[in-house]
Order: sequence, then structure tokens, then C-alpha cells
Amino acid sequence: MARPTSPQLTDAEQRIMTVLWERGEASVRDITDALSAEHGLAYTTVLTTIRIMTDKGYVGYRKSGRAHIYAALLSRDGARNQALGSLVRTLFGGSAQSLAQHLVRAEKLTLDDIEALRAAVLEGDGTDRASRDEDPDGEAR
Amino acid sequence: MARPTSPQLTDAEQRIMTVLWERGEASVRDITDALSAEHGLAYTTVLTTIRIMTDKGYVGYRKSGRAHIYAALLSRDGARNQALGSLVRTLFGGSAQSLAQHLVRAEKLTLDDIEALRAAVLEGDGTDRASRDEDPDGEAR
DNA sequence: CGCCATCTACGAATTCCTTAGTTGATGATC
DNA sequence: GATCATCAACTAAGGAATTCGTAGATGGCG
Repeated sequence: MARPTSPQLTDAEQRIMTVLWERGEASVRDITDALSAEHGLAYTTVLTTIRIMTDKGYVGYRKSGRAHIYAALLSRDGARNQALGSLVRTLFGGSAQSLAQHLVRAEKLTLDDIEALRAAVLEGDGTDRASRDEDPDGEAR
Repeated sequence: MARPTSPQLTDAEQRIMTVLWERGEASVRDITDALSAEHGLAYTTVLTTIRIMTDKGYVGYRKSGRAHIYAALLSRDGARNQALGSLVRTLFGGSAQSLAQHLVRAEKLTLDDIEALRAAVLEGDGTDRASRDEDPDGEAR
């Protein structure tokens, strides 16, 4: 009767995932170094967090000598879908359109941005979608 | 050295906030009844949660007889900005445009939706923005 | 006026998250 | 081959979040 396990990535998990998504693979040392710029985390802190992420099935690893080389098992696109879906559901009544309107009202989207959106939807309206190069994601396993 | 206080609304807080935003005002009994459909929460659970929210300054109340009538001190728009900003920062490299492109690729935005966005940005490009009736928010205190 | 229902306040129990230290194994270096 | 550095595993600690029970106050009704 306590807090249930979050279905979302926690902050610490998010930080590590971002590094993995950017690099494809990384050792705990790599991650610790990459995060040391902004967050001065101890090596063991990263190690513990990534062990939990392994338990949760978020990351996998292969052995390279004594070290483990980790890689994301969740795609960035999947995480984006998950997070966006949750946000749309809880704060925007389930309407992605409502979210987009909010971005416009908050002036986070310019007219040029919207033109680019239209170009994207017109280009990808056929049978082949998700084959664009706008943002090189898709490194799911 | 522990988890820092979340700057975001937690799940339980989010649920209650939604009720308050929809109703404007509500007693603990009202909220408990409203949430009983989906979540079978005990009266005291809601009471405790809303007490914490009061401590955090998220909600205020007025006394009505023996009961407290609560109201949100955070606007839904403010919460949306906060949550969206955080999401864009962590998962979309700070680019709202990138988020919007993701919605298009995931087919969450139709061409009509995008046309509506353009209409909105064209309409509200002057000095008067946030005076639209698309979505009746804005019930900040 | 006394009883009952309802409300708030307080705190307990539990799980989770975050951070980090200690320990034992393992590979490299000399 | 012995020592030293590095790595994973285990342990620990403390605060946050979520849930709900108990107790005291208070207002309504007979």
C-alpha cells in the first residue's frame, strides 16, 4: 500500500538513458564521466542506478573484459511516445491537438515550425512513414 | 542525499488537481467521490494528499461550516507549461518543434489539426494573445 | 441537551528513489 | 607471481510519495 513503481523513467534513469541514446553503448565509467559535467555523481551511484534499470529491463549489457558495456533496450522514440501519451492524458484531456494549441499560444511554435509540420505530414502521408531523417532515432534493439 | 522534492505534480496530486480545475471548488468529500470511480481511494488518503498540497502551496481553501472547500492555486495553464517545458528539455533536446514533429510522425496530429494551428498563430500574432476561447482554461487565482 | 455523523489533524506503515560506501573479484603492471 | 587499480555486487541511509487508521473537534438532529 505504498507508492507503486513508476511506469515512467525517473530523473536519474532519464539522465543515464540520454547518454546511452546518444552514444549507443557506454560503460558505467563512460556514463559517469559524461554526467560529471552537470551532475557530480559518484561512480557507484551510476552503477546502482543502472543495476536497477537492468532489473527493470530498460537496459542490457555485454561483457567486455571485466567491464559491462550497457545499451538501451528502450528506444528514445518509445520513451517519447510513452511520456507524451501520459502527459496528453493527464493534462490535456487526451487531445494531442490541445497540446499543440497550447504550444502555439505559449509561442513555442512559430509559423515556420507549423509550415514544416505540414510539409512533414504531406510527405509522409503514403504508406511509408517513420522513414525520415529529421532526427536520427530508432536505435531500439 | 535523498530524492529531492519533485518540482512536478505527482500522480496523486495530479488527480486531485484535475478535479479542482474541473469544478473550481471542491471539498475532500467531493474529490473522494469524484475519484472513487476510477481509483478507490479512502477519504483520509485524499485528505492527507491535499494537506500536503496545501503545504506546498498548490491549493488553498476556505471554511464552510465544519468543512474546508479547496481550490487550485496553480492554473492548469501553468501546470501545462511546467510539464511541457520539462518534457521538452529532457526528451526533446529543448526543442518544442522536435516534439511537434514527433506528434506528426506518430500520427497524433492530422492535417486539419495543423491547419488549425496555423489559423491560431495567424489570429493571435498581434499584441493580444491568450484571449481565445478554444479551451476554457485560465482559472488561476 | 445528548448522540451521531462527518470533518480535520496527526502519524504509522510501506515502498520507492537517490546517493554513496564497502567488499570481493578480476585484470593489468612490473 | 605479487601488487595495484578498476569493476560489479551488496549494503546502507535517508527523504519522498502513497496509502489509510485512529483520535479529537464540531455541527446537526431528535
